[in-house]
Amino acid sequence: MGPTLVRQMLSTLSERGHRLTRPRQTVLRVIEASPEGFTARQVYQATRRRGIRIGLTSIYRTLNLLVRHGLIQEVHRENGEHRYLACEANHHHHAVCMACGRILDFEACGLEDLTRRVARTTRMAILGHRLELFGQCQDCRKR
Amino acid sequence: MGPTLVRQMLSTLSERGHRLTRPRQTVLRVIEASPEGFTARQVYQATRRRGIRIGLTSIYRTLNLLVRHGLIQEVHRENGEHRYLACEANHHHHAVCMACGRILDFEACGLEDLTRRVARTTRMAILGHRLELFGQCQDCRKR
DNA sequence: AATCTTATTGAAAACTTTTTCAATTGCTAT
DNA sequence: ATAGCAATTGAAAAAGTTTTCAATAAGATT
Repeated sequence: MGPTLVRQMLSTLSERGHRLTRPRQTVLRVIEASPEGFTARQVYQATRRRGIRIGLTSIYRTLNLLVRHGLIQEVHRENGEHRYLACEANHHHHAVCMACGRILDFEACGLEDLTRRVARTTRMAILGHRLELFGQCQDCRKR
Repeated sequence: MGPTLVRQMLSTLSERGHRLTRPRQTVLRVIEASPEGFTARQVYQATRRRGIRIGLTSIYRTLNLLVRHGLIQEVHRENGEHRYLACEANHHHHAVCMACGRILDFEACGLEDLTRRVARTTRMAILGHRLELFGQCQDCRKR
């Protein structure tokens, strides 16, 4: 991902009237180093490993802030925890096996047309999306 | 929705080796009466209004079971609570305003082609999907 | 640089969801 | 019908997330 991501997120937050506090900067640096996604707890532990002490509450608040601004995305839940992904990261979606929970990625989603159509009918500026498919993986189907 | 839904869900669970217990039957009857969706707490309160006492734990377990079998779907979270919808209910999706949280519905999603393609490449039987669009509604954009 | 205003923080409490475990109950086979 | 096995239940505990509120600190103003 690279430091571009952090700088961009910081300036987005700043432009929109949010303060660039130490906790937020630290969280962003952790996110930058997690191209495979992260949970709140993982961010918390990573900041402590860096010797910086941030309350778990602030981690959650920062993650929610980033979600509201479309900078990260909640991709799914795994054993009760939410997993997030930076939106700049390679755009992809998940196909989740409803039986065993296995997750397979896929890329093309071709939602551009739909996005434009919905933007027109709802008069909403569509900035992002989340798509998950559910089904049964090959192994689970064999039973 | 009608009583067909309950019967169908019950037989699906039974076929797949699950027991048709009293708590499960009660939860299904509540779901049947909630075409606009429901949270775990709402199901809990509805069962008590019917004079039936089921542990909240079992409500959650039943809902998770139904999700795993593709019979209901978690549509989104609102003030920290998950909201579910029976899959038989009118198929639609949500466009969520990231600023104020307002939710607008839309119908056509045209994911059939994508579904087939992903099914082929991942060798997964795709049974359902969840699609959300994120953006800014007209009112929030004015600021 | 000092002050002011107000968003943000951390700790604790509240709330939502999941896990644990002994007791119960649905189903199967007798 | 009855007995037996295993899935399911409820209560309590644990885990994850949000809210509350007083204290702090970022950024604007002077």
